[in-house]
Amino acid sequence: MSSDTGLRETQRRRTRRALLDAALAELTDRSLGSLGLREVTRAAGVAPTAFYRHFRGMDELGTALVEEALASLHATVRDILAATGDAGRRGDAVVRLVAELVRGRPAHVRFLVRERHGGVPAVRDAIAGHLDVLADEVGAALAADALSAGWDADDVTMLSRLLVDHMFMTASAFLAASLRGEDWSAATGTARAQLRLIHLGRVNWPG
Amino acid sequence: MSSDTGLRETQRRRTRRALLDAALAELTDRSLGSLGLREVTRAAGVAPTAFYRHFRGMDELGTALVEEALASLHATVRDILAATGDAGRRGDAVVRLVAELVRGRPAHVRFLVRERHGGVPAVRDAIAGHLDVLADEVGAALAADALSAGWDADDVTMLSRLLVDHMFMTASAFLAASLRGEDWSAATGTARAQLRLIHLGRVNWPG
DNA sequence: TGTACATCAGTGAACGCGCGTTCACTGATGTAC
DNA sequence: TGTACATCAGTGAACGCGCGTTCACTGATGTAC
Repeated sequence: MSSDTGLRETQRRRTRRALLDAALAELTDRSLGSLGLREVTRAAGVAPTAFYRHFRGMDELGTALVEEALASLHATVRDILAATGDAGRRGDAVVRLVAELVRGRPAHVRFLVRERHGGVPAVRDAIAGHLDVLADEVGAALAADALSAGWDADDVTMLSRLLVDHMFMTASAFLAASLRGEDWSAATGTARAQLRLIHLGRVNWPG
Repeated sequence: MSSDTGLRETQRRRTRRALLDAALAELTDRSLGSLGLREVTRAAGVAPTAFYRHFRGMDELGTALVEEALASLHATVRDILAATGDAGRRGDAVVRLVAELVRGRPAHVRFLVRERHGGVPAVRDAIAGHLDVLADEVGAALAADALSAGWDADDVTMLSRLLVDHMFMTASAFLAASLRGEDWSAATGTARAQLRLIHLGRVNWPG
């Protein structure tokens, strides 16, 4: 039978990883739509034809990257939802976790931020679908909170959408700070203050 | 002397417009980085070489589109800042103006949303620079408001950044709704509620 | 107004190049007995 | 354990194609007098 740890399977996985990593590296300052199959295989050190042993085309490599990137993001969101402490201070934990995510997987995060509104429909749609799920999970967690007593479903949805979008704003701000050679203290302060303000709005809702 | 309304100049302008419009049309579901010079000239109905009479390359066409798109955006922001009414209801006016902008120039707005984090550094930087200016203007208007008494500069900045980013979120939501064939009432309601919540946070700042 | 000359937006042929995809192949790994 | 055969990840040559850019050109428009 074919073992998961056979030499052949190991080598196959290694090549696939090399292709994904080469693509991520090339995508530092370009978009997926402008990245060619031959560029990826050249950077990965394999023949162009080897690409087809792993992906049908660049779209499929793109959606594979989406799955990887969103696995990280999903883990981060789960950590956020599990975070304890009073709701007012939870914002600081969110910012810290987003910072860890960006520090740990900058290329994946940049890929998500860029391709979320990018030029490859299949990838855009894959990201949008996952973000809908994430927003729903955030919404469910919010609805379970005492602060949401009396909120109708639409209002919970609008808040969870705002929070998920704010995660992206924050991640993008960290990436921009890195690019400028700044440390992240200013971006951290801004993101925390914004979440505190949103929290204040929540506490006083609906005014 | 060369008149601004000479036949030659008129024809020159017409061709330039055709190139910009052709590019915008092609960019409906792709990104600038993947768009070729020949594709643009083909769609514009001119020879490839005519392109060079107007732009040094695709980067320059891209930054020209940024200027156009941001002229619209700038006008919208000025209208927003000039909007009267109590601060609580001003959010509704903001959402209405963004909706008008997206309805009036959908291709330009989509271009901005896509290329803001896109794969062409020159264009990305041009957009970022303009947004910094816009955020400063919004910040100046906020600071002049009685609600900001006692706010320090950093807090005004973090709020104006949040509001500018929220404009983009709203514009993107309208575009997504159009793509799905929905009307804009749900997106409008969400955007308004989010702005109301942010306003509530502002009124109660710093808690 | 008419004439002679200058300008310059747009043309069309040509170039070298890298692209995505196909195909038959090689040779190491895996399987059956 | 050894042998014969099957699998299949990666190869290398070949293809037709569209790309960006160059160049000398054309002919309508603009200018000087």
